[in-house]
Amino acid sequence: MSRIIFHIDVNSAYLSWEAVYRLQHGSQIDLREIPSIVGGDQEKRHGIVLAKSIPAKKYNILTGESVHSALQKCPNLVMVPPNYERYVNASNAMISILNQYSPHIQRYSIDEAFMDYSNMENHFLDAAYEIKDRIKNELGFTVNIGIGPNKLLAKMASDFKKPDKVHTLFSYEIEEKMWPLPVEELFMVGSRTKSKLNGRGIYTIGQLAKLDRDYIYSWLKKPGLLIWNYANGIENSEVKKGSVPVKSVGNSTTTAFDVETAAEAHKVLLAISEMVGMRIRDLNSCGSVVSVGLKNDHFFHYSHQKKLDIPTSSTNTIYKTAKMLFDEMWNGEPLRNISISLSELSSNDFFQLSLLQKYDKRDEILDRTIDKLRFKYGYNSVIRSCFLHSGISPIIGGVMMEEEYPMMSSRL
DNA sequence: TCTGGGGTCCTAGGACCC
DNA sequence: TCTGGGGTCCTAGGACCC
Repeated sequence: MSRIIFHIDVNSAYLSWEAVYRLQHGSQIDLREIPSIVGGDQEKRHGIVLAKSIPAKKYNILTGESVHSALQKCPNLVMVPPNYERYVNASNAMISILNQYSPHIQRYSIDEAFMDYSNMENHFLDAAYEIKDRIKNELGFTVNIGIGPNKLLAKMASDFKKPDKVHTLFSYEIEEKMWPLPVEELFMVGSRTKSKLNGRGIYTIGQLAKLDRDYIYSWLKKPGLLIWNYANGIENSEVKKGSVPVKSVGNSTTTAFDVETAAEAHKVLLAISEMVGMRIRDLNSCGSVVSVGLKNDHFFHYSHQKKLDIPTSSTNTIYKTAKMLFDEMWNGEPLRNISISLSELSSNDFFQLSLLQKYDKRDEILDRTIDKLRFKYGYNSVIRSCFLHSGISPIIGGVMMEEEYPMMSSRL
């Protein structure tokens, strides 16, 4: 049985959404028509390019590069800061249009969605154009829609010429439309794999596709087999309706100045623990592995983790474990980024466990009380006294709390 | 004061057990 | 005289995605 899958991808998402918002609020300038970017605050050392306009792309500005280098490529580049709430709203508005065409929608990221449009063979192209045009007319931003027999080919198709286009990529079109492309344009071929492939003379998706299957498997193992299948258009995952279960919850921060003392680092760890704890309790979940990651002033990243005997959702337990991991791994060097992640999640419904963890449960009752106050009166309505006059935010983490958002995965 | 933040999955080595 | 071997768990690190 053949399927028809759509992949809907917002063109220059953050930048388009910012442009539309500003036009709707009286701006005379359409950011999409000038060299412009959405970029992070350089003073906070968050200065990277989050999105770029098509004119900015002509200056060879890349998403993810530093704002500093983008400005060197284009000195009169216009830069605006990100506003995530606006983007969530725009994304939600797009999804509500999509919902009118099919109930089989997988929200893949804030600006991408898959839609299963099988059994509508006769008019899928009309539908795609209608969706695209409705989003443009009703919401003010453009999308590309890729159509294919599976999610991979639909996604590859949406990446063809932009903006405001519908493309198909069916099996019989692979050779003509996908195989001539540079191998790094294939989903899941990043810079490391590109180098390896180029090193053996493989430059196009077609060349990868024609390799011997056993050869690529013995060379690049599972990831090799995956990209070989992709290069041949082989992929059969479902469009997953609703939210995909979360596997881990983590937050991190790049500090405006290097952290140089253990006392400072501990406060940052506590502030991140507050956020991770609040999020895991909000999910009614708990986790058994706590990981701490550090990035030093030379951008070298390393991490330690610990599996707990009993899964936890307690801020205090997360913090104590994180602190222990930090103390065992930190050699005193200046740090620019600190992260905590909680994984191996399980449901928090089994309260019989509390027989074994009285200490943890008392913490959790206090945590939940504080959570309620913070939801009601704001994050800073209840803070730990050690943060007073510390110059460190008492809760650290950049996730929007309204709804745990199905984040993207590197799997389709 | 050039380089964010949130995720998923895979691999490899060592500990430990039978 | 030679030091098997398979399985699972834990940990650190790396690759990729948006």
